[in-house]
Amino acid sequence: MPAKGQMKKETKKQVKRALKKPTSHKKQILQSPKGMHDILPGGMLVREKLYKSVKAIFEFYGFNRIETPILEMEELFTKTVGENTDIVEKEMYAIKGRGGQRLVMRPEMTASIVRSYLEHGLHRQSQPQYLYYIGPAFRHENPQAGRYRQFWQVGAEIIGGEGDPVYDAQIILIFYKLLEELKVKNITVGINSIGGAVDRQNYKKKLLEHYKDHTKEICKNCVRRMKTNPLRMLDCKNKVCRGVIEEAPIILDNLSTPSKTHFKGVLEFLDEANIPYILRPRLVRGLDYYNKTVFEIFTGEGEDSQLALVAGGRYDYLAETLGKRSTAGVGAAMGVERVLEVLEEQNPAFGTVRSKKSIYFAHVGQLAKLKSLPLLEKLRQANLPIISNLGKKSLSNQLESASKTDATLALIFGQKEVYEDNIIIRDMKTGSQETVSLEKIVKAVKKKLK
RNA sequence: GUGCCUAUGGUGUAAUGGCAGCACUAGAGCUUGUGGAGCUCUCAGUACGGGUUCGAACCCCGUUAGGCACCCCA
Repeated sequence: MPAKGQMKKETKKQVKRALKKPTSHKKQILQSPKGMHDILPGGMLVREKLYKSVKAIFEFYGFNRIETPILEMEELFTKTVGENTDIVEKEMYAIKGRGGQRLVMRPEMTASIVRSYLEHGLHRQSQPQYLYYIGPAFRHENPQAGRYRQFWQVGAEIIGGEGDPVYDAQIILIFYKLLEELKVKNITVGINSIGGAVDRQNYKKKLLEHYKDHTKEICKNCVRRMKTNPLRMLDCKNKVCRGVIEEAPIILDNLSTPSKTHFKGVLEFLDEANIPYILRPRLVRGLDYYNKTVFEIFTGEGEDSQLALVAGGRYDYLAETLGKRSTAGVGAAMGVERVLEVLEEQNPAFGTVRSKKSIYFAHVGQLAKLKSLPLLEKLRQANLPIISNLGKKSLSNQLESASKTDATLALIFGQKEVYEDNIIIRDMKTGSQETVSLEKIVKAVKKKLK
């Protein structure tokens, strides 16, 4: 009996499969990798617009664009960002090079820029060097809004020179002004100083002493942080830890005189430039290379849970870490997707790109089509903004496309015009038409566009 | 890495175990040389793999992707 039942089932499955087969030749459609997204033409328009503002502001302030490889030697980041940071410890994409060396996809760009600065002797040119960059970075973490595995950063670095506080202020200013120009609302700068290496060493000791007596009043993560990264206990979001944090010593009170003076200087420049900021004594940054000034820019009140749109700081020891003599440096990076997400919410008009005055080129018939390619090329060389689709057949179809693309003028080129060596210019608004000889077309069109 | 939620044409949605439908978009036509309106037609979907069932978009398992939270961070 059971054998019979099984038989029945077997045949049923077979029938089902046989029935399914004709329709089941579709496979899992290939998707982009997790946390990595295509930027479609529509999204590209918005980005280009953002980059336009970036370039205008950065270049006014003397920054020159730089681009570095997406792959770097792993060492570059373990040495600078820090071996014990999550970014390096568990979020880097690694690739085995043919020679056995480990290459990684850059998780951020500051280290690359400093590497490039040292490698190409930019320290022998005028100091400091003002550099900016736009490019993708990669971190293997679980995606969320504002956090992707491939994300774009716009960054600026001022490297070399005396490490004057004005540079810190300038970096903050350009990003502040950039966000302002993009019409991001409620921009908040949070700023702190974490001093020099010695300051931090001393401060860590004090902090640990404070925590020692309260190990039972803090969360599990902070118990772990006491060993791995005590500074991070300061920005723990767990309510349990709040009390202990509030009574903890403040790093600003524990800075050496030079660090204090530097920080005062930065604040003074910000005050004078009318850049509002909030002192955030518990702001520490996750990357090892920072010293002295650290800051973040938020939208809204800058509550703990919010993602920073821009983050940065000073890194005077980074070059030294890479084996060269110490070189002052300060910089910041902005998360492009994070800003775009904020803009979508706060300023939806940002995405709508006003169409430029344009001309739709319409052809009629095979002969005109043949003559269209060289004619279009002539119009391109005259710098006319032309849209055309030579694959379309009917004129009404083409004029329909013309109005959909908001063309102000249409050029109509058919068999008759080929023979007579002229072309029709149609005003898409009024519908009035004029026939112009091909020789005079560029002039006539330019006149109409005005 | 861990936990919770989600997945239907290109987009937005309906169908709650019983015929996968609607709107928009796109393409073609009405109009083979004149657009925006209207009408007609067309393309196109249950993410993937398995299971339960007479029968699965719907229930179960796995995978993939998306969202949220933790960790951490631009």
